[in-house]
Amino acid sequence: MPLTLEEIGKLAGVSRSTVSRVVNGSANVSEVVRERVGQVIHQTGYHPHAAARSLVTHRTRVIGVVIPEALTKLFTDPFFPLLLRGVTETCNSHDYHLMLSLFSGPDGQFDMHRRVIRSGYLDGVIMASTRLDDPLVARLLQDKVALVMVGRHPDERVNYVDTDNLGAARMATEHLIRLGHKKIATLTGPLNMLQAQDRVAGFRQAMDAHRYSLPESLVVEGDFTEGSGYEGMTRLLAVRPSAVFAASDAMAVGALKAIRHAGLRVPDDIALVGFDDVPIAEAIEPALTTVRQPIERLGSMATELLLTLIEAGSSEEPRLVQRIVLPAELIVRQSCGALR
Amino acid sequence: MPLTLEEIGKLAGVSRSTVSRVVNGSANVSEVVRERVGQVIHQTGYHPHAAARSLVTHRTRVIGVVIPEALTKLFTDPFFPLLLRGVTETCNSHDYHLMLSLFSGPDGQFDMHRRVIRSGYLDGVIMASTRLDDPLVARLLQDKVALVMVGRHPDERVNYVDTDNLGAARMATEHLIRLGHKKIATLTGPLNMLQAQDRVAGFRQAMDAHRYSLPESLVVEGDFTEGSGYEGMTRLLAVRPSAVFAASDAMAVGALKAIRHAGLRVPDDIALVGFDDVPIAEAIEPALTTVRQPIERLGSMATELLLTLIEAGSSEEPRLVQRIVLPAELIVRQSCGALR
DNA sequence: TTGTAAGCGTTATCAT
DNA sequence: ATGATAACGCTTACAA
Repeated sequence: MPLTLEEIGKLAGVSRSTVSRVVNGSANVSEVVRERVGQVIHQTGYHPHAAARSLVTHRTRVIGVVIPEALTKLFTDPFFPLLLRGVTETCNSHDYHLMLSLFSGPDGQFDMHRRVIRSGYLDGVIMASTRLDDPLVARLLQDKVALVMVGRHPDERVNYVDTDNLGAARMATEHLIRLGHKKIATLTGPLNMLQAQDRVAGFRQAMDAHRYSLPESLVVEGDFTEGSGYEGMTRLLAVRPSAVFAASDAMAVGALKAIRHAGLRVPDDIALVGFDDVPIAEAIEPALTTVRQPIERLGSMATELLLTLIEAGSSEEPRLVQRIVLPAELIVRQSCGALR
Repeated sequence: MPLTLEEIGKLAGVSRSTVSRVVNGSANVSEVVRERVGQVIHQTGYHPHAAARSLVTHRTRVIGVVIPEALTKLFTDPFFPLLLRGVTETCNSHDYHLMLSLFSGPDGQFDMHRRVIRSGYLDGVIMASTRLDDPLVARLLQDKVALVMVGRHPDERVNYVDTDNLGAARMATEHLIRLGHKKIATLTGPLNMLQAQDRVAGFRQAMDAHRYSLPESLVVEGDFTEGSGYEGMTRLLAVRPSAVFAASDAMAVGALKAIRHAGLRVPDDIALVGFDDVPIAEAIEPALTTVRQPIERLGSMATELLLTLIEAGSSEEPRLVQRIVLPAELIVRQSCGALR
């Protein structure tokens, strides 16, 4: 049913190669022929067949977004949709397409790798919220698939885009310091995650810079969840900090509850700053001061970078690894006490 | 670099046709040959090239999920990720792949149609949160693309899966009635949307069934946003209902604020029920009684249905249209006053 | 500038 | 049961 180059050629009175040239904007076509063929293409609504094309070009104009969706967090958090929006926007404007792979468990991974990568569906891959030791990373690297990660990765061969977690945490902490707090605690994420590490590191930097003492009792490890925030804060209550920097909004919410159960108020007794700016942050009482990542831009920059890699990929030069780190934004609301 | 059937054949001492038969599980292969070829395939890690395959089979094993992302709602709401999760799960288990198209505006639509559908990338399409008069629906129908919509659509040719919005709204309203409320109001969504229509209809059914009077002053149209909930509730305050059914959680949150600004309390003075069960519903004080849709199942059922259509598509029988309606769940929390 | 023809990696038809 | 061989729709030398 769909038309082929051959048929368009017949209609326009030229060979299929000429039509192909017109379609691909080759220079070697006379103006008059280009015009005539263009007409026919337009009238018939011809569109080249992707599979046939990529069979010979070895390019699909499709990139993959791979997310190990074990993390339920993804489904209560706008991270995932925003990232995808950034990716699709860039894809759309570059005439690329997006294949989405969510999978759970290593089987899923293995499968996905075989089916999607090896079958030649994709020109490149964006991986997000990947665990550090994810075996898929190694495999993709080995396959020499064009790869960009969202969230930094220690392997020196990986290209990535990331939020400046360290800078953001420093900024949040300094905000608290500027408000006059001296005894500031932090609820960290799971320290086997780079994001969590970076956020404590930023916190420490700020404290160090101001020569504030930081006994280890002020640093409590959580796992980004509300429950761990509640527990962590309960422990923290023993040393009674005047302010707390939580490495996620969920933990901040947990902390808030713990503080209230102890009969104390936020921000009057204890100031609170979160991280993520999930919708809940604005909805709760008091509204949460927090850090907002440029998630959508992360997505579009990752894509931009990936497309560059893909397009450069043909040339065999040892392409250099690129890393892009974007600043985050401090959203000041009530919980830090700045807006009294 | 990647291996071909031919090369596998050479290694196994058979022709490429035989290898193809093994790969596709054809019956006409002797056990011994199947074994030998299987070995080689396994050792070499051979995987068929998708483009070459679909060039001849006219099938890609890729389906598209199309979402007109104008709706910012999608990015503060877990609807989108949950739906996608349902879709990918089913895709994964059926060895299909998912291409995601988000676009804004009619240009994007037109483009997407040309590039993705016409180029033969997809075997079928799932459309979600589409406007009633979306021209893309007509076009897809006309192209005879296998299509399933998430959210019902009036065109008699479209297959869809949907939440039983009507039944859910009736259930929510009856819950309020059961709690003894007589003067119950509703904040509706924009009435040019089917969901919104269905939800008022369910509300009306419940009221009718109990022969409650329903002056039009108790029905206020909003647009699903918090702002419209606030305004709507403010107007409602004049007639002082004892309970309100809001057609979205966002509107319920707006209503809550309006009620508080008027110096009244929820649920003591006015009981409140929302719709959607967004994360905020559980986080606010009082926690919101609301309706939860089986979003993930919607996604997987839509996919299941689509794959059926695709696989049946070869046979030319006039395939019958299918519609699946799933029940929603009432999540009882504090705002309705049932848990005192 | 244009056309001819080879080939991309499969599947499918037809012999054998 | 297996192997040639012809498509599938396109790009791309190479010829003209």
